[in-house]
Amino acid sequence: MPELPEVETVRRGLAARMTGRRIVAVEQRAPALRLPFPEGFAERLAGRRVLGLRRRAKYILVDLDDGWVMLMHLGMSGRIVMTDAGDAVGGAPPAPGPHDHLILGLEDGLRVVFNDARRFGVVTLARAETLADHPLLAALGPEPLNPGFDGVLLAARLAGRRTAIKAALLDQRRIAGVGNIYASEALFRARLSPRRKAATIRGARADRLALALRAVLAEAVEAGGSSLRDYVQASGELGYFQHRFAVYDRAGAPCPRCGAGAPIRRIVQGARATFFCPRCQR
DNA sequence: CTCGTCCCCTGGGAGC
DNA sequence: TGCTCCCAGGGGACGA
Repeated sequence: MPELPEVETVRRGLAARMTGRRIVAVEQRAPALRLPFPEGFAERLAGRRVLGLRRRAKYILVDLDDGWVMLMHLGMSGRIVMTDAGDAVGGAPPAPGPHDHLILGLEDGLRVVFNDARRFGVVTLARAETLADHPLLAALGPEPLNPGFDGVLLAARLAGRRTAIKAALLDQRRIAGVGNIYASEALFRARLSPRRKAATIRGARADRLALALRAVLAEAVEAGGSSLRDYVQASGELGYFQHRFAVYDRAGAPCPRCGAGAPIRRIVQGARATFFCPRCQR
């Protein structure tokens, strides 16, 4: 499911309710997702207070009061949804769903459920003081929404790459947080062909792409992300940025920039679908 | 190193 | 209605 905007939306929703609260119950209902849960995971988490929630790339980082951090990645189909004790029917908590792999009970009856049908997600623990060196985080590229992200930085990250720019944008070691939807959308906004060699994105082209990435990601965060199949916000509400896609999943539709004469095309790059306008993206 | 391909897994929709 | 096939917001293990 989730790229940077969806993960950031979930993080915000969780932070508003979890920050400062103690985790009083932990129910781990699967031995592993894409990676095994850590040894003694439920016991290590129970009783901890949540200091705050951060995001790095597509990871949600939950800072705990014992110097550990819970890392959560949603993979393709993961979702994290909160419910209140007040939502329960007859006072009993709802029965777990078939893919509810982790259920946290917090003070005041807040329940946080991690659900992931395909189990491509990850939940693990890391030490706070060495967080940046954790194997899942160490190689990640810069955050496109951070203040220093501009065309110069983007060009430096793409220098020497002979692969197509679309594939390079999906490589989390180059730039963090961009996924299949927003790569196509940003390239459309920057009027750049997804097939262009990554190393040719410098100068004015890099400026355009850096701005396009920041704009589309920020707008999608504002819209609460894009709900296609699995994704919902932590509150259970849908995102609505999918109504503003210019090209993603719009093969055959007229290009919103150059009109009915140039339909959006779908091609496959690196076994993943890419959408673009062959007329106005060069 | 870097690049492309395949695979992990389940569910939903299209087509027959 | 029911089957088969294809596809899906990610990412990592391979082999060339």
